[in-house]
Amino acid sequence: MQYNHKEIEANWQKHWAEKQTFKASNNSDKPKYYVLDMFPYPSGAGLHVGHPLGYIASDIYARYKRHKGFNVLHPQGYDSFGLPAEQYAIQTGQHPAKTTEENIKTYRRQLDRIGFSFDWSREIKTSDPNYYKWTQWIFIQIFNSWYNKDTDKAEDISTLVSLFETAGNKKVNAVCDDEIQAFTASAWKKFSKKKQEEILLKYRLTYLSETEVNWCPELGTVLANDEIINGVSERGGHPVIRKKMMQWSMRISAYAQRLLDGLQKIDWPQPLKDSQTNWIGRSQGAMVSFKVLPNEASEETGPLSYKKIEEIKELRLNSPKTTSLLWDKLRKKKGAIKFRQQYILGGFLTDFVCFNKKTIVEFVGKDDEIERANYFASEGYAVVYISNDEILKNIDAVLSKINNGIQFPKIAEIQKVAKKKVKKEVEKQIDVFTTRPDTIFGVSFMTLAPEHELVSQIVTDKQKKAVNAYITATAKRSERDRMADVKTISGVFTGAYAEHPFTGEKVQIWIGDYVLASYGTGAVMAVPCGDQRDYDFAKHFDIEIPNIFEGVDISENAYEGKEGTKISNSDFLNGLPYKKAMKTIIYELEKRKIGFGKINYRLRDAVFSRQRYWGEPFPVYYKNGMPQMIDAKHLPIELPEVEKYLPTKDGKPPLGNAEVWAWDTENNAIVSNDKINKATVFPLELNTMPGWAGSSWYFNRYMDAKNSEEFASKEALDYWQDVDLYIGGSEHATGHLLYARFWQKFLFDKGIVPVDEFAKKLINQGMITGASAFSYRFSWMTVSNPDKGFDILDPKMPNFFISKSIYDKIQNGDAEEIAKMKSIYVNTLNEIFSGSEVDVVGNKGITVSPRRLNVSLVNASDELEDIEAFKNDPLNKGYKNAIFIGENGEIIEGKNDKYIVGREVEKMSKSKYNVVSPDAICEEYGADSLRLFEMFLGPLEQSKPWKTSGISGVYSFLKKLWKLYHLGENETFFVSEEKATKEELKTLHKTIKKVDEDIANFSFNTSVSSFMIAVNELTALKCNSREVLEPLTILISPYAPHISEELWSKLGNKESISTVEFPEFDEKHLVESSKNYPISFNGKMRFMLEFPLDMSKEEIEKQVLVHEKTIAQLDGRTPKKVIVVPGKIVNIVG
RNA sequence: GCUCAAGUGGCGGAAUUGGUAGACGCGCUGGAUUCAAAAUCCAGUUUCUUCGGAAGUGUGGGUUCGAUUCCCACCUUGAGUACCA
Repeated sequence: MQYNHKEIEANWQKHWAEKQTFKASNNSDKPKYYVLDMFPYPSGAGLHVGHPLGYIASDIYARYKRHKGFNVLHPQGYDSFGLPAEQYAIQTGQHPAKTTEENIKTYRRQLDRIGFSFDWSREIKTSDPNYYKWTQWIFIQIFNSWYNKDTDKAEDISTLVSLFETAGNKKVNAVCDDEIQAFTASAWKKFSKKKQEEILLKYRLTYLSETEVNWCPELGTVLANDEIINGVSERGGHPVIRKKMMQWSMRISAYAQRLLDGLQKIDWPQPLKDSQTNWIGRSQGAMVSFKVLPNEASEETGPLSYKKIEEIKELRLNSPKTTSLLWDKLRKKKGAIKFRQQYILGGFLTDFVCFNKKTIVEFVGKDDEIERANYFASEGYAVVYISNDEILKNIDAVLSKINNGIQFPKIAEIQKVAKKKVKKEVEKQIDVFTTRPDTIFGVSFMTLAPEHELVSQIVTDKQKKAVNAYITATAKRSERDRMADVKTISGVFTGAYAEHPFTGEKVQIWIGDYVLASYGTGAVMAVPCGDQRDYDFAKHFDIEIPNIFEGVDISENAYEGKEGTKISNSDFLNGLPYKKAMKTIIYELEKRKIGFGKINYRLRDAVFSRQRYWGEPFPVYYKNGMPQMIDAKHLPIELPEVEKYLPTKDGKPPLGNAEVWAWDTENNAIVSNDKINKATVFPLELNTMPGWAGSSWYFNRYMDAKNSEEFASKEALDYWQDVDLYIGGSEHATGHLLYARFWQKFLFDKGIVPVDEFAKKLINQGMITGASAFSYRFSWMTVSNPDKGFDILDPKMPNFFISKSIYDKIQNGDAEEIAKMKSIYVNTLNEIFSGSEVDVVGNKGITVSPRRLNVSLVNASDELEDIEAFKNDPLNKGYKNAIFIGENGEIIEGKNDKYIVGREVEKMSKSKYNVVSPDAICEEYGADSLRLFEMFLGPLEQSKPWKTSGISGVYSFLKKLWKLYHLGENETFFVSEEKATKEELKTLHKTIKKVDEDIANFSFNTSVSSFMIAVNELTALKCNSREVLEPLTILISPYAPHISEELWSKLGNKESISTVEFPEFDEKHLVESSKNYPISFNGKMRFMLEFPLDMSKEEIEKQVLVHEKTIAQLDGRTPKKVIVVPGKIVNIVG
């Protein structure tokens, strides 16, 4: 029987499925091994040959580990929430669940054909409510936790509450919102429940906050930083703008240091670790405070920040009738009782204020009334409250009420104001973060971000106009614009000065947009001699550049080096090298209480809300505007049905379209929105979770995938622990792989999982690219006798395609070739139109345009063999009359010449007509060929182009392998029971050794070639012995499981090959008695000589030197030196 | 700009602690078989060559008896990141 891949593969795939051959047990005496692939998003396009590369590698590894006696967990599932299904739903109205289900079916069918040893009984889908129930559950756990810096882990929120109750928040060392005010235990107890909830929310590991987010208007959603590439969305390339929105965030920043430290103990690729390290962006340095020197600028006359200006403009336009009525009266007051309308005081927008009399007039009923009142009182203002009704009733009564308020300010408050004012002037300070506090004596100016809150308070009257103009201009520029021109230096002097904390010198304070508000404190101490940007800024604005480096020339550029020089002109730091200077300065800063050593991270908290339909709903409802968790026992909160998947008219997320989307706390059920007026019914969260939610913990779920009571049982988690080998793409470096590590650490802190890193080893498989094929259309603008009726659109009008080498010649300006093509062109046209009295003459230049064609039309030699197939391809509809000119410059008719296409390596994509589907390969060559070929292409981690033609090599290898076990014309199965020869065993054991080593190094490509070598050698030896062929079958089975199972059963074995023991390597078969030594001269090998392996160095040297070839090579010279490395090489230096 | 990875025949690639550069496969050339094609098998295939040999792993240096491998500088390509103080 001949090798029939179709029959064999179908049979064994069926057998494995029926017998559940690869089902893993959660308890076993064998050691465990967990091999995981990054689960796919089931897209509508199905798999192309690039997708299974990693799966094949992990499958080989999993099968190998089973042979080696491990209990292997090798699961697969789908990351099935995502944007494409939702966009398809928007276009067609098709429910994303349905599309997703169909796509999964296609994926499953394609995967099954490749013969993977997945344990499908553990299949998961992130969009399955039985799965996302636990994603929601984890969210609740995160919500109910805070990060305690003292214990350096996440703890239950109840431990925080008890700390508050005993000592307030002064001693709490938490990672939390920066702007939390201190309170005492008794204050805590007096706070309203709502106030307590508000405070706790600022400590929780997931929290709601008004965040500036990346908003993509085209997609109608927020995007994470890693979903944006070069300022546009990763998906679709739409513009992204910054926008403020109320969003859930994950406090990943709490884990910055542990995420960094954890990299040390996991075996992941260095480039991936590097990009996580960069993403976390740890920088070590110090915080330093600079006092702002008092100037004539006061808060009252200072400029407003640009944000406030915008707010005021809007308010003035929208001011209600009553406000304008009152303002008409108040504005007439002059002199000491002059009022201003809508002025900012300490972050509060007042309705009316009179500065001279320290009086504020406010409408009652503002949300933040108490805080406002407290602040105004503390600043010494009297507040007169008025209401709309009063004004409408009797505006004069209101005016007299105001007058009364003005006339009787409380004396105590005036005193308080005076005191406060003095203190405030002194207190103003600018905090900066710097990684080079050792260069502090080189500070010649400071720069604040234009958005910095101090700007408005310190700017001098003289500079106010310029500063305001700069702030407004910066605010207008988008992130993209700012990114685009990095080179332009811009900034404005504020007129204010700070005091150098050591020298006491005056330091200019500037603003400039090269300083980012979002990093550090939004302010820098500029050291132009040590930082290139500061240097450029100083040069541009002609600011002094003091040099504090010993013997370094800074006339052209800043010196950014650390080691190799000493600090000078720096008081107590003089003569110190970098490291010592750093230590000294931080010590001094801390001693003088003007700064302290600090570590800063670039890593920002991760926004967790998406304005999408197709994602996990939050288990959250809102009571009095505060988020409440739904009790875990009521999970899952399933996605509601909606009519439209678009955002609502008033801009709410798609879930805003759901009619049944409210939570009844009485019955603990989702109810219709119209019941919301009932006291126990509350609105549910409208956002959904981002794509990375479901993928941040799925590896744990596989351990106990069907558990309906728990996330996964403790026994299963303790047994499987973590992933031993994880294979997937490097594009997830700063997304999935960082978030998953974060969640794992959180789950570890809470005692839910036993380890804090989920994957011991990770490998990034490279991308398989496509080899696009090009034809080259040649044309020459032709005009001729239009009056004779020649028509360029004539259906007979042909299109010319020239072969690759002709194209290359023409591109290189080969005049002869161009002339030749022109004449063929004209002659052919004249011939075609000969009956119609057309006389074709070309004019103007020729054009040659490359045009992609379907790669399936091209054969192994890059030849377009079947021209009819080309013409029939729907892609080439317009080229029915195509004429092909071959390599020799002849018009192709039959076999006289051949048309060679051009090739270019590109990403595999439908639009490039270079996609190859695994189905077609399985059909023609079989899954075993596909598996071998994908591995044979090259190193797993490298990206490499796919060319289907190469597959014939592995296909004929499989046929040769098959023939080893069969005899004669009819290929009858026959294996001899005789002892194997020495050579046969040598080949076998050489291969065992190689394959063991290769798998250990994930060098699958070299294993495939060693199989080929083995089969070639055994064929040459006419080997037919069971003693060799049986182990050989096992050796190959991880790579080509179908053919191996078939041969294995033919060898008379009843059980599946997948569980039998891997052949043991035995050194004795490789022992040699002699070695063919390469004899080299000055390192260049010239000829070989054979000597016994036990021959001494001296004897070898003697024999080599007397050999005639050596004498000839030396040509009379005496060798200076002879190096003999026994068992390796002889080198003669002449 | 910075960080990282990689440069070897016509192509994919091999050479695991420095020791025979080009394994294995594709493609190509010639041959056998065939009426013919496919399939299969055999031989050859880095370049130059006066057929003795010689040169050769991005470029230029260095270390070494010996370098694709180690070190330095540069060039090219790819990936990530981007005013991070």
